[in-house]
Amino acid sequence: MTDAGTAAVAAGRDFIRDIIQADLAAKRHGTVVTRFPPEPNGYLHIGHAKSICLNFGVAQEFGGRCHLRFDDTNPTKEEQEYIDAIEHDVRWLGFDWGTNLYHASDYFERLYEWAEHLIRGGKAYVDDQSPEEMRARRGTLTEPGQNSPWRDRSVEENLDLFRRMRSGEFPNGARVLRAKIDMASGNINLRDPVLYRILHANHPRTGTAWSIYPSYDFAHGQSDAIEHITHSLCTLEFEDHRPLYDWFLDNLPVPSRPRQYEFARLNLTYTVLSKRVLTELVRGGHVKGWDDPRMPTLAGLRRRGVPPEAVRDFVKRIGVAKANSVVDVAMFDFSVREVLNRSAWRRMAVLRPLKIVIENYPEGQFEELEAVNHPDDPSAGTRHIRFGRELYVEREDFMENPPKKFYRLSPGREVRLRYAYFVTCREVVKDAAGEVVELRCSYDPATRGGNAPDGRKVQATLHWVSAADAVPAEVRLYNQLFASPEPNAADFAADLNPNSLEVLTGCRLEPAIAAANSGEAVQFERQGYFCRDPDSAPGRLVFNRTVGLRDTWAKVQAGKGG
RNA sequence: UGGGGCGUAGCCAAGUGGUAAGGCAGCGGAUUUUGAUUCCGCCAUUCCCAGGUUCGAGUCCUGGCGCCCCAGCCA
Repeated sequence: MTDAGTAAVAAGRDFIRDIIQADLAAKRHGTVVTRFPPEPNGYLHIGHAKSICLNFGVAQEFGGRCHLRFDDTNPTKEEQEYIDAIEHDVRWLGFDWGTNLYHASDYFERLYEWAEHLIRGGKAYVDDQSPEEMRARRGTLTEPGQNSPWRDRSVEENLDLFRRMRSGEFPNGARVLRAKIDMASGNINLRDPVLYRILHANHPRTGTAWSIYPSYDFAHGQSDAIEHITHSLCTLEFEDHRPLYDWFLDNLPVPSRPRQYEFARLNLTYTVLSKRVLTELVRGGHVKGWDDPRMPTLAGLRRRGVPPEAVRDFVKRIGVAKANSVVDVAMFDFSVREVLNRSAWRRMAVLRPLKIVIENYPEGQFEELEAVNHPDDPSAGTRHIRFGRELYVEREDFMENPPKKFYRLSPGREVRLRYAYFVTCREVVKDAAGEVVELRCSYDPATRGGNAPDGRKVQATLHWVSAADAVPAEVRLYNQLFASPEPNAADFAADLNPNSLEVLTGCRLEPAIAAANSGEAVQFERQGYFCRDPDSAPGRLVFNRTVGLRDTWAKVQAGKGG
């Protein structure tokens, strides 16, 4: 990263940090306590990364702590698989909650007691209306609602009914516990919100101990209060819930007084970050799983070779504000390249091989050439690659009739083979169909290592692999899963990009590449960053492209200069 | 006059009455054994619009306009 870049990113101030800093300065809190509160109903995606980096980030910066709390109040949607995946992904991103791992379900008993507290205070009641009846009386956005006919039951009756709800006496949907607030409120969340519903379901943690479950609104603020959270950071859509969040804290004997602040969730071009859609992509078989490299999930990004540092860098760059926005995915790609460029080791590989024969290089002879692992980092060391008479170069590095700005190989033209020699194309061999199948070349023995003693220059340097040593591999090129910059989440299938995955077989890689660790990206020179797929069968070499290199030749071809 | 938010460049985003940071993208140019990287330079006379206050307004006031969220026993 450049100094300027570092400074800009490190400067990272935003309204959330300003609030916290002011609170600390005013001594409103001893230490800052935040929390990341996912519902375990799916895998974490890059949108969650924004929240994770924010919550854990401010805790770190201000010397506080951040809790990981599972908001597991709806057992019909939650699974242990998701709980495990979330913990794994948060760790992978680089954050540690220490011993502060909690679950809303840890507080079910206390929440229940608080519900009775409200009932005793005449602030909650059991409603026998059906969901349809409740909806009919809720009013609309512009008209007030009507009170439930059950709104004025006695404390005793409410208590009795609520206890029987808990004991499992009633079927799902028969009754709910509601707060008695204001059916005429302009804020619909205050029109007697549901506190508890009957759910005969198996909870991943509490099993069948409960047949009633608290709603998000009744659980969230109180859980924050129990954990002494000071700053409860959530996304904009909860802004309307804040009065309710505060209402519970005002009306319950809670041990602390957290404050909720809202920020805009992340949107990315060519990407859908809706858990509903992601779930459908997996269930509908549109992708191979939650960790499919095309998925915007942390698991998908990891499998694709995106380093966690790149995700953190990206989140730092996009900032935190309240304006709805759609971040260009090019910004994410930049962060990935930024990190990978300075960390990924370089290797040579040809994705679409074209054989070349060096006619003046003795048959059966080979020699070892030295190549650096990283051009900007001598400590990365070097490796040896074998050069011989028969090699492969990239098909697209040769053009029989080169256009004006094409600098690479063409008949009669001399180019450099990286770390090796200058070679000149002498003859083009074609098959019966007229396809180029082989190039006959000559090399200049005086240019060993890649420099000509007479000082002559070449316009291009090609990557190559030795035909005798090259390792065959399969390479997967991933494009955006969605063809549209702002895919329609309602009808996502229509926007699915049919070319989101291209599988290349017959690729040839230099032998050192086989040693690449799964999950760690390397740079295939001139082709981009690739990561050995951790899920490929043993003995089968499969690489996923993490992200490509910037390509000015592509721009030239597209007629955009260069 | 249902309630709650938000409008600064193609995209993010600082800015809190003193004369528009930074990043991404883009465009020039230098270096280059990756058409990569790196490096230099350019890129908002104007902040949704219109009035007003002020010596001075992106910032304050008034009035408009536009966009987003809310009518789950989801979170």
